[in-house]
Amino acid sequence: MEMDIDNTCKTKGEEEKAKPIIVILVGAPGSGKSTFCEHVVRSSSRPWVRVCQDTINNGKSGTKVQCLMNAASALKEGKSVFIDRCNLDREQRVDFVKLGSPQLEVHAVVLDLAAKLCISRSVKRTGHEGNLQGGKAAAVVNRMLQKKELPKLSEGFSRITFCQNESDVQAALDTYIGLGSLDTLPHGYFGQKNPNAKVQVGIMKFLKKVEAPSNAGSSSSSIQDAAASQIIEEKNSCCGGKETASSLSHTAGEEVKRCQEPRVDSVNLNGSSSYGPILAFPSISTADFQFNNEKASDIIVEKVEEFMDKLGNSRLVLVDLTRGSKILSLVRAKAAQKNINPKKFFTFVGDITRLYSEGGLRCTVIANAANWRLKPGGGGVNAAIFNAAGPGLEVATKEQAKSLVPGSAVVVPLPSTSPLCSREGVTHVIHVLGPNMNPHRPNCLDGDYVKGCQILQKAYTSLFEGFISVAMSQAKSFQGSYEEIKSEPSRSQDHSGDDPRNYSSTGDQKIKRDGVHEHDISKKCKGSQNEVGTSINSFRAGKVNAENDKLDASMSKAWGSWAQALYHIAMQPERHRDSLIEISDDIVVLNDLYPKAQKHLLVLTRCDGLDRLADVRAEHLQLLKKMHTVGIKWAEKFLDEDASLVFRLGYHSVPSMRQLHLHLISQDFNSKHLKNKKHWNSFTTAFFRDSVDVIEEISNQGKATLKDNESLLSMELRCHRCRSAHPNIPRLKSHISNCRSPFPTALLQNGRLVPAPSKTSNP
DNA sequence: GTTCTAGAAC
DNA sequence: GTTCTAGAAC
Repeated sequence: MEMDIDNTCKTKGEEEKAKPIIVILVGAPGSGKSTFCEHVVRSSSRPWVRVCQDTINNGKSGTKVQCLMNAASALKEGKSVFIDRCNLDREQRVDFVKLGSPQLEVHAVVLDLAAKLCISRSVKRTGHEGNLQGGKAAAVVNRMLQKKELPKLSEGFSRITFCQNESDVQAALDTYIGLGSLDTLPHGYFGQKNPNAKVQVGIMKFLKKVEAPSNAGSSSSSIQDAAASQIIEEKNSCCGGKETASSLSHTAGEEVKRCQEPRVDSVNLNGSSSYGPILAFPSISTADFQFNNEKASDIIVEKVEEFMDKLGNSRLVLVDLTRGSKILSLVRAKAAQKNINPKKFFTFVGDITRLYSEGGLRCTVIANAANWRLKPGGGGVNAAIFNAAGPGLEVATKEQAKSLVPGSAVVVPLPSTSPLCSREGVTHVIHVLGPNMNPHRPNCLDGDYVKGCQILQKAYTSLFEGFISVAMSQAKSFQGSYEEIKSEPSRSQDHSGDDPRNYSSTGDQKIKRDGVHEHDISKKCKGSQNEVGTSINSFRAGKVNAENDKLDASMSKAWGSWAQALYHIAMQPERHRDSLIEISDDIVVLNDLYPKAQKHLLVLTRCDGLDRLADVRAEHLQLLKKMHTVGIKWAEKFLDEDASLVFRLGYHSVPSMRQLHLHLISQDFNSKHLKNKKHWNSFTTAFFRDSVDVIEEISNQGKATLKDNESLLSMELRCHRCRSAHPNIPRLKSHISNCRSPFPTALLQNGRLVPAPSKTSNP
């Protein structure tokens, strides 16, 4: 059997069969219905008939019955029809909707323009057939709009386009003008949310998340683009048309309020973040001092766990310059095992001296893996931090301590003139000296890991205690700053001396204290209490916190115990032999435990530390290609057994399960395990990254594009073939079980979809 | 990722 | 009353 997945390959029965459309225009007098029809009738290649009640009686106004009869006969001739009358309430529309049939689509185009505009047009017009002129016009338009009932899909429409401004109208015009005899348009609501929230809860939720309102109007118009851009249209029109909507009706007014909520939400989102200062620290002793990674990672996680409760709203981030760093992946895995709160402790790949400017991560305190002399130079982190901080750091360090013993740390306030402060927002550097296992460096422990571990534990304790002492003062200031943001977004400039934001004026003031922190002398951590006011420029703006929260979600996610299953399989496939259908050196293949379609496999990499798409870089290109090839091989095997299947291969932008895995999923989505919106949207929206696209992005840009998970996963439910919207999962499932529309054009390109090979004419 | 369930939607 | 969703717990 040959699959019908291409517009150009219709089966015999469907061939060349035009499907007429009846478009019911909805709009007050003066809204531009007649103009709309005239434009389309004049310019479209499809045969259109305009049925206008105002002129149907030999140029004079007629009756609804006459309109119905004229429309029916035009449709019978295979022509498409515009119903040009106000059709403002359901009762007025119902008989026209009844003209529809399986061979006939019923659309509505709602010209929901500002009442003022309709009235002024009606008043001005002289030649309009409706003869609604002069002063009466305002009263009539107003009265009609009182009764307005926006059309719903449930009335029997397959497509409803809302136009709330001129650019919406133009877009709708372009769409219908460009609609050839054999073309069809995607189903669903376009240009505005469903006027009755009961029908599509998903859309309302989705629209609530829309960010800045835009008055640009919808620009999408081409038929090809229509499906892909409908979400954009909905976003734009929801908020873009608010003025006209509110002036038109009560219902519309209510929707406008909802559209404005996202602004409030975004403020809350920023403000509600209760996180304070962040300490970025490198792994101590594991580089130049050659401390064992396994042991070091145990100690890091153990110490982080110990300090979790003492951190308050502060956070810790372990930083390493290299992706795929052994220490990072060990720490990540161990922290996840211990269920350490990933919002409070996470790992980050980047240059510790450029965390904000290059990584978008604001860390007010950074740790330095120092040498015992507290001197610049050497290599690694120490050299990098002294270089980046400029000479001020050396001076400031000298004021605090002359040297360090292994296991201790010293807190150094960074002069505001330091580029690390001005560019990165760093207020303090904490030098830490760990144990040395390198015979070419001073104080080598000569393999004595008992002592080494003790010293490393001390070093982290000293570091974290030092940080907490700084954080306490910063958090205080941050709290003030946060309150301010919450209560008064447009802050005044007049602030007193203890305002945390006056960093440059107070930041240089030295706080005399014994800055050396040692494990068993925690009382020495009190000194920086005086430092209120030295930090904070990094916590002024809620935006920064929002950015960090975003980072948390995408970069530092710790995997719950339930999310480790694939990782365990990848690491020890022999233990899971029963559930695997293919094992090789670098890949295993298994059936998804909860398949979301008739066929649903996972192609899993065995590479340790490659947890998700965000971790994938150019060096993984060959692996990705191999995974793709293996996926294709299985698809072909299944297609051999059942040629009616169609497959898609891809990755979830943000997976729930750890260990990079490629989904191979048949597009029937016929599965009892497909139960909710997240399931559906994770395979049918841009959240699903096609394997071919990922491979292309990695080879061109070295990394994959991830699509925003939250809004995509909570999007309204749309058929993956015809893009029609459905109110809930059962209704969607019932639709997709019957929908045979061709897949969207984008999916048909570049091998994103894998159908059975089409039969050739060869015997 | 799933399961469970309160409560919203119908 | 039943159906369905969404959030918490695991």
